[in-house]
Amino acid sequence: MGNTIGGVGVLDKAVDVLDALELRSLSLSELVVVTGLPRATAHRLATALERHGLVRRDADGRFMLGTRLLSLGQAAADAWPLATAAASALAILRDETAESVQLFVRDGEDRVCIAALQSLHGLRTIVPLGARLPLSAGSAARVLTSADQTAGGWIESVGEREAGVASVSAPVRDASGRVVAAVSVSGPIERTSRQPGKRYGSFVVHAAREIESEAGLRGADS
Amino acid sequence: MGNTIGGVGVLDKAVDVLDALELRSLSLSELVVVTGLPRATAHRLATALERHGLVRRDADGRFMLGTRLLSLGQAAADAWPLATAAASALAILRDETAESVQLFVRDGEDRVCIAALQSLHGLRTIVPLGARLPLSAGSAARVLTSADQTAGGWIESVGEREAGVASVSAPVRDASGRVVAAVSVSGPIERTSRQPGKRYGSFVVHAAREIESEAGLRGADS
DNA sequence: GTTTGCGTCTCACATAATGGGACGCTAATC
DNA sequence: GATTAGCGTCCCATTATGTGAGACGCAAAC
Repeated sequence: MGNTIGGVGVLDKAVDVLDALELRSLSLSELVVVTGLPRATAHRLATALERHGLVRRDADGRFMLGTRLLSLGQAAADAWPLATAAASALAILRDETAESVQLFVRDGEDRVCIAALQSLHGLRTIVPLGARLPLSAGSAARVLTSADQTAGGWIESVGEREAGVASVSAPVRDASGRVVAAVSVSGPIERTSRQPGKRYGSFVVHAAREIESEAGLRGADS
Repeated sequence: MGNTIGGVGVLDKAVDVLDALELRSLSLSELVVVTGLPRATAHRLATALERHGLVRRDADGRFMLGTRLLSLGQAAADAWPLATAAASALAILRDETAESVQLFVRDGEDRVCIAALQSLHGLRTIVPLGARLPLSAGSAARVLTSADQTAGGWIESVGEREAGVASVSAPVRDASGRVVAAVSVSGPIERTSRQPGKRYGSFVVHAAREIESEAGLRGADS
């Protein structure tokens, strides 16, 4: 025994601590409440994580995520060559559409946002980097789950994953035609209209092509 | 016993695994070699980390850093309000100077890069996000360690931390005058000249002021 | 002075991590 | 087709390891 998903081993508890600190900085006592761990245990784990730089403490002694996670996060992003290859194409797409744009990949039974740029409008960012979203809703989800081509090369969804939000996505394929990622544009229905595909479809598809060639997925040798 | 810095406990070993994967993806056997852990242990730890999304595996089963680290890294960055507040000022500074720019803070006995933008020139990025650098060399290090004002408000260093690299840094101070961060511009000596302060000093200082007001460190009430 | 809440540390206990070795598999090699 | 080599995975007796109630020191609040 020791693989209950909830957190039995040291490692599980340590991750619980990191999870707790992901939202906001926490004093030891708060950490105890949030994680449900005994004080001594929470303290031991938090200080152990601190030794590794995964956790740091501010001047008041409150625990927060450490700097080590910056470089690890950076390295994790680099592990997806797609994310870096897509950077410029996403920037262009964001400028063309003036809406938030994202790049999603499958990861297990979810999809994960591995690159994102926010809309230039005042409205808050819709999908943060690293977010895990379901494979059951949203245009990007359907792009990642259906292997077939679609009319125009894009898929749209309106208010599907989240009320008031519409999105258009296009598949990024490798040399053998497999879908490896989905580029998306998403924004409030008021701005995107109820047929976002008509407005943004061609831009999204073009961005997908751009990412493919930038990442060397199509025909390049280097 | 159990707090030897080298890695005795589960947690220490788990971090060793993450460290090993930071550079490149690794097969189990490679992971065993790099970490020095027994096969069974390395496997158990890697799969445990995988359950938490800190590690993932590609199609061939090779281990690599997981998507969970993307969001944790993002959250760690958000834990420094300075980093987000500095974003626009850094972008402007980068455009003004056309060189790589960074924001450093003290963290323990080191300094850490909590925000960075690369030079527009072809040359590779000099300081990656999350990098830990010594407090003993470089203009940013001297800004962070000396509490006093300097002539012009900036400090320069030429080939100090790394051969061929020159940099100019200015302190970012809070309301009480304490140095909380250092903004830097750095690039190859050939481009920056041997008196980088003359060329970039005023830009860097201006960026520091900008960051202070953006972060609400100066006179704001919120 | 007393109380309350905080972070820290200890230590006897037993739970949870350990790792040598077995297993099943695929891909070279003979 | 048999053999070897190398891989990822899993078992399970052993014990090293993490555990957590409680004690401690300290500061601020009463």
